[in-house]
Amino acid sequence: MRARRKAGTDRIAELLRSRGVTLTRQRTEIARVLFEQREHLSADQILQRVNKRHPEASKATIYNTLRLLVSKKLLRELVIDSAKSIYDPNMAPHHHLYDVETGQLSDISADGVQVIGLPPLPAGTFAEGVDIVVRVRRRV
Amino acid sequence: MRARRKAGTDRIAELLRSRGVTLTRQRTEIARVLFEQREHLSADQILQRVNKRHPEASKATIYNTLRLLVSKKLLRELVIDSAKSIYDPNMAPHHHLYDVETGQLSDISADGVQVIGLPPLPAGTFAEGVDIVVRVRRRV
DNA sequence: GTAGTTGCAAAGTGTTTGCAGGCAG
DNA sequence: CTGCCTGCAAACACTTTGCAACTAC
Repeated sequence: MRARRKAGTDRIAELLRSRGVTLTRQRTEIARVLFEQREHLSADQILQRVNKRHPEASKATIYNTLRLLVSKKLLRELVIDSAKSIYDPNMAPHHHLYDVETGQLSDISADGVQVIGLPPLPAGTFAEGVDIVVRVRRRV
Repeated sequence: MRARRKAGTDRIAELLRSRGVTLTRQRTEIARVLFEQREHLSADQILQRVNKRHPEASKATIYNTLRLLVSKKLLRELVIDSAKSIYDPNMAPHHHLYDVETGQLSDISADGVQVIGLPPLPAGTFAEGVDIVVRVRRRV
């Protein structure tokens, strides 16, 4: 078991260490859940997955760790549904496709995507980013 | 007082009635707060303003009414900050400029704004809308 | 050894709901 | 008169926090 997971764990451990994140068993598990499948997950889904076999981390630790990883620019927090935040392990510039019926969220690569016609920004400000969400619905 | 407000109130009353919203004092007040200044307001800000002079509406009524007006397409609910929803009385197609430091939100007209390079949508779906949020920060 | 991390439970937000009484049409 | 609306308080869902015990380094 230890050996089976070693390669992936090392990659993740190194990622965390490289951003100055103190390694703990809990943080490694949380990061593994996010970075191995690179899905969009809510805090609750992360909690479920981390504790799938054995209890590994508490709710408080999940939230603390997510906040930490966001501040270390290892995750993005997406605010799309008013009920809960979604955490996105994809830090490459990209946009989102949001199915308003199912809540399903998928990435749109930012390659080749361009927004034209935006007015100039207010003086003294700069754009930290441009988020595009395409809301889709099944055709009726 | 009644006369002073008549013109504006009538316009708002008519707007509500035209969408099949049963008129009540509370709903008229809430709509006035939103449609007279056309600001982006949170539920709590709306509650404060509606009850500025006298108690006019309860928290439950604020939320019930906002939900109703959104369903009648008189308002848009914006989910930008994870803490709370913002209600936008501007139903014309438009985008937003979000100051991540102050939370200040302003409109960007959709006139002339175009997104190019988006991949085709999944089969059987259609875009209900494209939301663009430009996150800005004061230059350091 | 010590600073930083974890878990628990409690507290804190924003939002929704059940129900009795009230009001619009 | 009747069905819809309102207010209250309780319930809810998500997130944060205080603090004692624990662990990484």
